[in-house]
Amino acid sequence: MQTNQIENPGRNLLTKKRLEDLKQTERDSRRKIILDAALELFAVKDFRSVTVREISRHAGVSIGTIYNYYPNLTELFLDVFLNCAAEITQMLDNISSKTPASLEQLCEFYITYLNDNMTFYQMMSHFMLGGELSPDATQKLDEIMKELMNRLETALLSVGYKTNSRITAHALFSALNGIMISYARYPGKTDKDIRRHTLRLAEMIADVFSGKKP
Amino acid sequence: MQTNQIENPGRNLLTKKRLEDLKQTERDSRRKIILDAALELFAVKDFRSVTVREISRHAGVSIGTIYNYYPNLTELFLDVFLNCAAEITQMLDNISSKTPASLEQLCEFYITYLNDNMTFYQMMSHFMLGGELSPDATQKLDEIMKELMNRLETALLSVGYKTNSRITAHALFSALNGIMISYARYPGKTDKDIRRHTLRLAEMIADVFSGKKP
Amino acid sequence: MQTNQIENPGRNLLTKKRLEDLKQTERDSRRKIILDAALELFAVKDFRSVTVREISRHAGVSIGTIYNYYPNLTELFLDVFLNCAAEITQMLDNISSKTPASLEQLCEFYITYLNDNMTFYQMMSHFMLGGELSPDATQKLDEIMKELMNRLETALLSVGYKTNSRITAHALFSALNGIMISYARYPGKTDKDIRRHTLRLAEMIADVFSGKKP
Amino acid sequence: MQTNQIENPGRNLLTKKRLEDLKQTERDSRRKIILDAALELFAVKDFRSVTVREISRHAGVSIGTIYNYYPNLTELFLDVFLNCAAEITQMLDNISSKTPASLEQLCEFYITYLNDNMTFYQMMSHFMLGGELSPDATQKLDEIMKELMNRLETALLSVGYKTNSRITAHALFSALNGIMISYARYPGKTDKDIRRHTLRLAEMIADVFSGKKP
DNA sequence: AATGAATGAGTCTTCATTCAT
DNA sequence: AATGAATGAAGACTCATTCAT
Repeated sequence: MQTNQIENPGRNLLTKKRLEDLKQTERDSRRKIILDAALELFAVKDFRSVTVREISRHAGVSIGTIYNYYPNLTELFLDVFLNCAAEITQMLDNISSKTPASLEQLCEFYITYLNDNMTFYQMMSHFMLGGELSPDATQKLDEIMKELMNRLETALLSVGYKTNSRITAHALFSALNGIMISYARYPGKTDKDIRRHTLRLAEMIADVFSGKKP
Repeated sequence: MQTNQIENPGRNLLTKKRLEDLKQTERDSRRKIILDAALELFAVKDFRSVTVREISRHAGVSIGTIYNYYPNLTELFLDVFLNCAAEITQMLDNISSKTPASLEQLCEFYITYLNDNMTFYQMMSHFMLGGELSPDATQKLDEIMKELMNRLETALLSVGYKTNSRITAHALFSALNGIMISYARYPGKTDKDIRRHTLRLAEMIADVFSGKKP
Repeated sequence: MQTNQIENPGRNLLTKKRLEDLKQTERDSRRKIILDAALELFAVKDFRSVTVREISRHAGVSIGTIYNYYPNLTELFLDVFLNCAAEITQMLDNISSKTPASLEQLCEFYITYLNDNMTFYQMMSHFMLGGELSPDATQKLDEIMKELMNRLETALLSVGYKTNSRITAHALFSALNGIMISYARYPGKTDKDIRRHTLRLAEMIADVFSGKKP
Repeated sequence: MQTNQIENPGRNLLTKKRLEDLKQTERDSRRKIILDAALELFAVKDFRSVTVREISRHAGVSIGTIYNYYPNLTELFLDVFLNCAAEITQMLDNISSKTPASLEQLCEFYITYLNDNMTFYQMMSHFMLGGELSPDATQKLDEIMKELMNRLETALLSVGYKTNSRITAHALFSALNGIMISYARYPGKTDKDIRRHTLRLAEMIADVFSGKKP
């Protein structure tokens, strides 16, 4: 190795860089594996009851490895949450990429996403209401929430809102989030029923915010 | 003694009844002590991290006594929640007892209550989204939520809503609940700021639902 | 009351005595109620897992009352055991009251009793092997065991055993007891199967001790 | 490193294998440490009253470690029992390895073992009579009991028993086990006295089963 | 970088017993 | 004598995190 470096430093630099890239790629993909494993677990059970051991087993890595990628469980949970949020903003961008989506479409999309990803909602509620977060984590959380809001505001603007667009975005975001906390656990209803009902409420809220109602 | 019983059985019965009443009263008050102690603790820290030991110490009773009144911690938590909810419905009744309150007043009241009792909100979110509840507990939860909704609908009706009052009550309830999940933890803001902002959003939602906006 | 004593001491003594008798009778019957309640519970579940509360509930008396009759749970358990043992000796006496029973009959009876009263056997095993017993309790235990042995020896004698009757009684008693510890929990067998098998073994042991085998 | 792997994968494999062996060995030895610690404790007090904390302290490991090796206390207890049983079968094999042992020798050996290892006997009684066992545990228990029986039957056969060897093995096993339940706690007797008496009974039973008596 | 055994503080819950009424 | 609420020590078990290999 050292011999090579002396003989052909240039090529070696390249190699070195490639190796580092490779390492980084490997690192990223392993991180992804862990993330996905966690997400799959959350689909099955309340994320608050998922243990490191479970995640490590499900991901096929050791417990230690998880701590090589995240300083603690909370950060892993936060990462899952952040990824979901990023996914949402991405999707929102896609929806409105060509022609601006209607408020109704936006609301419908969001509620559908929440129905499909209850964990995201649980985490939002958990982090926003309860959890002790490191300053760093707090900042990340705030940023992504702001980002989400931005998209919503943009959408609102493109839909025709002129005044108070920011505060309206806040209110709309609130109203949508509230749907799930109120009805995610409706007694004796199937998932399908809940989906229908929450979408109905989303529609109503969209209408109300569009001035169509009451 | 025996003579007395024969001579005046009525009085004895009365005494017995009084004793039982007293016992019940004592029981109720001790239960209240435990409840209040828990509530006070919840004001200081996330209710999910409060232990039986803490509650027992704070209430000045033994651990065992807690379990004399509640089969497990979850039931105690649920009782705290249920009491808060009952308090809210009571207050809502009071507000509208003479002259029907405006939608805005209603919303303002609810958000103010949530600001003052974050634990109630945390618990609502906890029980609605996650927690394993016994069938009995689930039923209690559902009932109280329905009760809350009834009051909201009543208020809505008295405010002039004619059609779709039920679903509108749902939507309004959702919208209000969402405010807190979205802004209870606004970065770098004081409690006062948050209170102002959330009230502002409540007002906006009231307006929107009243057709004053957008 | 006092006046009566002076006027008619003789009659009063009688009354007093009667009252005491009555009290004693009442006391005895309540004790019996507790005892029977415990026994019924033991028929359903391992006596080691039966709690004072369960017994008190099942007997329809308060916990305190139980402690009025027994200084602690162990003594109650011991009393149940002692009563069973007394019942056995009584039955043995009955069996051989007219014509002496054969060894086989004796063994059959004992094993049948154990099959019907596993709790007795569990307790014998518990007290003989493990439990810390008060000196008083120990003495009671020893006495009843000796009594049991006496009956067995008597039976042996009446059956024709001349020499070594005492040690033979010991050995026989041991052999019978061992049947249950070895086969009370035979894998995948029904109660009926176990009963048949243990009776078969009892028969064999009776034969062996009678010199019929091997 | 990489060069080595390419040049000599075999050696590397070997190293890897050795490492795993070492780990397994270490694991085994630690398991043994826990086991022995438990056994030592059982010699001092009733195994039912031994706590995880005591065992962990005595073994010089943490509580968590215990649960790294056993899913729960019962399994640890069962393992102790199973090891004893395995030891007994091993010893029985040794005794009869060259020349078949006499029935008397066999019985003497077994009773001596029980005198030396009362815990084994307590556990047998506990598991056979009472304890809730997992299906897996139950199976292990049944197997080892059967194994024990096999040895006894083999011994019986080698001693000359031709007919009914299986059922006779059952009866003999029962008879021996019964000795301890009946006399392990003889009032006011020293260990030595008990040992003598129980050995005397074992001898008697051996005789009886050999047809020498009565 | 990956591993996973070890750690042990901390959790909820149980239950025999007491004692004021 | 009967009651049963109060007690609190004690128990089994969990699980995020560390760290030597």
